[in-house]
Amino acid sequence: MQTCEQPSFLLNADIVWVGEDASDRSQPAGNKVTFTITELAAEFGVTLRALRFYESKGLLAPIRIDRMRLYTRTDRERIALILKAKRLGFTLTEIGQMIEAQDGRADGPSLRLSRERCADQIGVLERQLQDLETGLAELKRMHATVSQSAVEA
Amino acid sequence: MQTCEQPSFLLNADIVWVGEDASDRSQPAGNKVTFTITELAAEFGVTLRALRFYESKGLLAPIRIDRMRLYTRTDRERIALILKAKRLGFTLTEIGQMIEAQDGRADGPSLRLSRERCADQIGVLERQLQDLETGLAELKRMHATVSQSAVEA
DNA sequence: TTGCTCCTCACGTCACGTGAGGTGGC
DNA sequence: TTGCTCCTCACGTCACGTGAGGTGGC
Repeated sequence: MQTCEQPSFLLNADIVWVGEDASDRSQPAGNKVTFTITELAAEFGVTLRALRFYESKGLLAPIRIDRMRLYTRTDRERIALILKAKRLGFTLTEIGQMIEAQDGRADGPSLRLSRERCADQIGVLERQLQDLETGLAELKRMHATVSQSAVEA
Repeated sequence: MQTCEQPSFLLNADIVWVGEDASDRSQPAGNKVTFTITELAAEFGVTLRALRFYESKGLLAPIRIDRMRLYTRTDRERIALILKAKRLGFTLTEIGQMIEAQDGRADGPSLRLSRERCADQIGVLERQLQDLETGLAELKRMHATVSQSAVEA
């Protein structure tokens, strides 16, 4: 993970970790070790199709028993990670690259994000937010106008 | 929408008009009567492909001189209307239906929207806004955390 | 046999982007 | 002939939705 010349605090200080807080862990899952696709789809509120799609994009690789998919706890954490990154506005392609860059680093269920990349993403979302707010304000203005004229009538 | 017993002011009072304010008219266009696709694309900041795509969806129908498209002032206003409705979060399909419902009513370059429909759309955008704000807050929290640890190091 | 859960194609949707290859007038 | 603007396919992208048709164990 680090070269020997670099002081470790600098390398670490510039990295944001996606998915380290357990706050969004939906269910404790008890002592279960494997999960079916239906179980995980229900738990995370996504469709079977979505999980199969993430797999086709290389983001998941559940075990196969005959033709059936069996997901481990690690797969389950991976799903949580994917969905979290999606909420942060990353595309599946980007998430795939982050997973790939992270794979084998044994950093558990989290993705590294440079401070700069994080700042860029904040910019992306802020622009989207701006556009949405503009449209919303316009709609509300229109709605207020028509409600006003309804009162006057 | 309403039975004939309803007084007409109610009919009108319950309708919002999309595209009535001239505030977003980008250019006066001088005394030009027709426009090329490149001119209008540049004026509205969209691609040629986008304007052709809107046409393929039935939202536009410019005159043809040989194979070339020639847009009138009415087409130009129609484009402004489409882009405005898009900013309000409507899909091209929805915009097409609104245009179709409006076509021939001689209400000029504007679309009717029921008060209820308007309220629904406000709800749609507010949910999107909520999701965006949640993700953005999360990203900012992460960024603040890493910047903080960089200072401490 | 019915019913349930799982599966694999494979086309559809949304709003275009992106070449490829051809045309017309200066 | 070169250069510019216009054109029409037609496939690609993004994240899935939506059947169609088949399988396996109770």
